[in-house]
Amino acid sequence: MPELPEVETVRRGLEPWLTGKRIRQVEIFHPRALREGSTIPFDSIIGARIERVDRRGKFLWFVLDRDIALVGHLGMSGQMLASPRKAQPEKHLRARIDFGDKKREFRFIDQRTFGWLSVESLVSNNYGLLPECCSHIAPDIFSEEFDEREVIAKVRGRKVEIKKALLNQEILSGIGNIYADEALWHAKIHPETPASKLSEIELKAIFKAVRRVMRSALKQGGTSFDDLYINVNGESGYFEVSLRAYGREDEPCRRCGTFIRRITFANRSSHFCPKCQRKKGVKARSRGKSRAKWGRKIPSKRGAVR
DNA sequence: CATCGACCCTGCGGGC
DNA sequence: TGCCCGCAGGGTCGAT
Repeated sequence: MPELPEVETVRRGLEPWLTGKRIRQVEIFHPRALREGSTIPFDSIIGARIERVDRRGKFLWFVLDRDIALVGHLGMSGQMLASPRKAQPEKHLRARIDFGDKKREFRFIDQRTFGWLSVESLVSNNYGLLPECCSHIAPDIFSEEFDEREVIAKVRGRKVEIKKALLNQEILSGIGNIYADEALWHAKIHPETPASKLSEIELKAIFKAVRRVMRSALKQGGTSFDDLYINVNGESGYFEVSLRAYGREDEPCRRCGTFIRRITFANRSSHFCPKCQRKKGVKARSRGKSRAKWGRKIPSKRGAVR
């Protein structure tokens, strides 16, 4: 559920609260709350001091005063809260960490259990140290490591649709279903356009749109549709009102009034304006109204198949 | 190596 | 009312 702006909102909430504090006690209430495959015992972080909170794409972690990190991923429904210690345990409370704050404790809540916490060893790259479980994740678009030329070349070398490439966290990270649809709407690119058919100019426009949409979402505390995404204080973000494509099926495009369409591919919904976002490489078919009379006598390839 | 589909979960709303 | 279906913001894995 949460994408880069939501995870960054959580990171910004956690960092000032927890930097300088020490981990006193940890409790895990659900087996899936710990990442499967992590080998370091969870309680080996007890006594560690938090130096800062880092993030790469949708992964975030506590940098500790030792050579391991406490990593978290929110999955589809995860929340990290600074809860009053005496507050009733939430229904989906999966883990609790005592950071030595007299009033508040860290709570990890996750309805669908796709999120997790994990203690990880560190690996180094040219820029610094990364927890092992996210060392395969590419830099996100706001990272110093992000090299736009390189990423553009990578995207153009793929033979998948542009939206799939944008969702691939090993090409660039942080983009999920909402911001992919939003950025493609702003850049006027059809989500199923083959990545290899896009020009450098178009890809630059897409990345510009990604930055714009994510910055704007971040300013508004992220996107919340319900109580599943909230910041560390339990408050919702307001970006939902700014959405132009995502979740707007059958509602008018804010640019041209055409109804937004929803299609599914790769088991996910894509929302786009069929007029503003034409598939590249497909012959223009409606420059003039008269063309409508001409076309469509011969079934399109797609029609012929079925 | 790149790509695809299945899978991991819980809960919600709509149609019947 | 209850049941079944499709749907939901993510990532990993094995097969091809």
